[in-house]
Amino acid sequence: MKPTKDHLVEAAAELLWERGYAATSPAMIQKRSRAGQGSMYHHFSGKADLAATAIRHSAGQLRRATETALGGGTTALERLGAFLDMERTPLAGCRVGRLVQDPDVTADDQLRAPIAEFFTWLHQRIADVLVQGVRAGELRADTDAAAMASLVVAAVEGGYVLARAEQDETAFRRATEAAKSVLAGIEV
Amino acid sequence: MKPTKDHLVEAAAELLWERGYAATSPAMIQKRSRAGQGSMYHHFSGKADLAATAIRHSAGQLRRATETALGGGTTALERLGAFLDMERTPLAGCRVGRLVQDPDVTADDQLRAPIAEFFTWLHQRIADVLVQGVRAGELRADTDAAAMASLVVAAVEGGYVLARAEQDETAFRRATEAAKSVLAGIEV
DNA sequence: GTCTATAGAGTGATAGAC
DNA sequence: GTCTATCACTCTATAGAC
Repeated sequence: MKPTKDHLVEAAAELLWERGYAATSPAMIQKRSRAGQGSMYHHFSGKADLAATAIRHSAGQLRRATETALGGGTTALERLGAFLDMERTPLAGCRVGRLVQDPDVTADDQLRAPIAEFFTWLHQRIADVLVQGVRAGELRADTDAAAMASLVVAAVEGGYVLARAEQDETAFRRATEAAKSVLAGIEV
Repeated sequence: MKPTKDHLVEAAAELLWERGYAATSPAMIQKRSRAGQGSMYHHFSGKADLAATAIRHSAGQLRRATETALGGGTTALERLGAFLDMERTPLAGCRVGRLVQDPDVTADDQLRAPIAEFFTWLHQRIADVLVQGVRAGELRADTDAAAMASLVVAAVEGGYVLARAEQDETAFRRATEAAKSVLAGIEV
């Protein structure tokens, strides 16, 4: 049996993913986690504190899943393909990326820092794989790793936006498939 | 002197851009537009009605600006470059794309439809420019216009997400510059 | 560690005067 | 067409009993 604190964090993470920060109330989190008001304010100083913990929780989950995808395969292209093909739910949006639109999140360093860290890490990690691919002679020597890494991450995050706008997963897949084609084009 | 109704729509559009739908209250819109509660409920049936009008207003503005960018230039590459280099405020996010994360927006067809229409139009319009480029012999004949259009739009929308996450415009520019490089790579 | 009661502010909307 | 008053409800948080 998990501690109430964990239930609160998981319920908060789910609701932040679904509704964002401003539109998620402590009462909703309590209801979903079956925790009372007293429990929540015992474990956390308030909404922002619980949300900060939930964001770090979500970012950590996504980072570990990403690391697994990028850590498999033998070639750089296989690893990046695995990242682009990670199991995702495009219509739900990105559990981390979706939070950056919320002005209450970007205004609070406690909430924004773990998100910024995640994307800085992700960009660097993908650029690293590209550099390794160049060194291994798999990718063209004139590959701009930083630029290509930006495009790959933007394809995923932008793909989420398009999928939600059209309410169609296909829009997400088109963007990630296009990114894969472009990557295939820099193969030696 | 503009009618109060227009002030309400413009204030609502600004606030939707800054805060999203759920986190924007009628009171905020009234305050910014200097319109009273009575005025708002005289011109609109409620928050959703005003927001729907404001979303159509923003989508129309962005569509016209995009049409101008895509309509200039002589080659397909110049037009797409102009689109990627349109005057934007990356840290503010996309006035249309940012709304799709809001579950209250995606749940209400009145609110989601103009957003979906905008992105469907944008994707088609960019794919058209690519097809024209192929026909004119400027771009490679094996260009997948639909895939490339998805990547271009995703680069912009994803670029916004990255810029807001890192609170740095550079993240946006890296994504759009990368998209331009990829486009340059399909030139004949 | 969890409960209920309560607080002051804000929510979205309606009523009726002017 | 705009104003103020009011409504029932929800928001985030605190207090104090158990």
